[in-house]
Amino acid sequence: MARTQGSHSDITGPRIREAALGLFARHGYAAVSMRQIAGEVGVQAGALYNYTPDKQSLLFRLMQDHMQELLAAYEELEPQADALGALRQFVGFHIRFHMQRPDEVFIAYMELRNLTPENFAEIEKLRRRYEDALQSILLAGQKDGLFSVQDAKIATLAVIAMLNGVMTWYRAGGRLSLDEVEQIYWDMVRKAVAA
Amino acid sequence: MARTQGSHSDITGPRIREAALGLFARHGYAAVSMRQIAGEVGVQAGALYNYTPDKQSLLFRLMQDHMQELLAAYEELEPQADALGALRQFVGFHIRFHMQRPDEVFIAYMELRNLTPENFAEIEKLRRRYEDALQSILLAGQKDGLFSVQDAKIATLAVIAMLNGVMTWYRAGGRLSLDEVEQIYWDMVRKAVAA
DNA sequence: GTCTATAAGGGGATAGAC
DNA sequence: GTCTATCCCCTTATAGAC
Repeated sequence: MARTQGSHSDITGPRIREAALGLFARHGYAAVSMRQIAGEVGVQAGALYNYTPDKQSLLFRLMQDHMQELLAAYEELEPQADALGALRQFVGFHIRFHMQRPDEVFIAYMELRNLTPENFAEIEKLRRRYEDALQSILLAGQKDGLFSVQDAKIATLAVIAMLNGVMTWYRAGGRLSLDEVEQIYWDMVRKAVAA
Repeated sequence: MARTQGSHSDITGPRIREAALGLFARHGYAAVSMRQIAGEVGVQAGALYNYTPDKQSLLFRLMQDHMQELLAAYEELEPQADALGALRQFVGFHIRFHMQRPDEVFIAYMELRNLTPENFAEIEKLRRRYEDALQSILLAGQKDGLFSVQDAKIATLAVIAMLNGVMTWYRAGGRLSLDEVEQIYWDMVRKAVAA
């Protein structure tokens, strides 16, 4: 794996982000050194600085890209006729999108405290936008008499917390298929906010 | 703050654990140095090793004590007549117990990956015992026709994940009292597992 | 664009004086 | 029980050769 010389600007950048993603997710940002990342990529540590100004930017960019992809993917979903359909769509989307990106998800909520204050604020803004999408669904359903939640903000956070729990235990090839998981969680979410 | 000489074996030990607890929770285990901990306590780094064989044991002991206190406190609750009462009691207990120990809770689920494999297994065993308590309630209620969950194990994890979400946003003195929070979450949990 | 070499500093943990 | 001093290794980031 250990390379010697040569120019690979087009592929080294993505490989650095890939390596950083996996290592940060496995060991934590603070516990991973630039040498480790370089080692995985097959370059020397100094070469990393052709692609990132510093370690912090590497983390921030991973988190920012993840949140922007999440929002973009969500905004491309088909509009739903009613709040019940929209909620079901949200549950399915959330589970499936996050299940495909376990490392990004893990980093996005474990490494918030390792962001500089400015970077933290930026990520929080994106996270808030996603939460607001769910809150809008709950409020619309409440208005139409489909849902009954005492506090839309708390219900939003409760639903997302519940769904995020999937990532801590689900493993592909386990006892349950993704369809079954989605169905089980949808059943609980639906009942939890039901009128 | 900076002390010079003297013997304080009876108070230094607890102060070290206290300092480590706060620092680990705020900055993360990997990002905190033994020198920082010593600085907060007011001793030199070398003195810490009279109380802990190494940094890892400091983390493990904090997590182990927390889990053992959680289990002991839960086991002292009054027995309930039916599963509905037991579930309500669990929800109230979980929220209130964890709300009083935000740092311990944060560490207990953020720093699992920084434990050695042996220590990790030990903490997991304790966590499993706590989850089993909730799962027993759900299974009993299912049998009595009070609850309807498709999968008791998943429902257990879903409920705990939802409740743990409280710790990420609740601040004393905020918009809602602890009673209100407990009531709102109880309402959602009750409905989510209802028959 | 990558390398080697290095600056400047912090890390965990230990030894021996007091 | 705590201190000072130290070992030895690792850290992020930069400089300059190729």
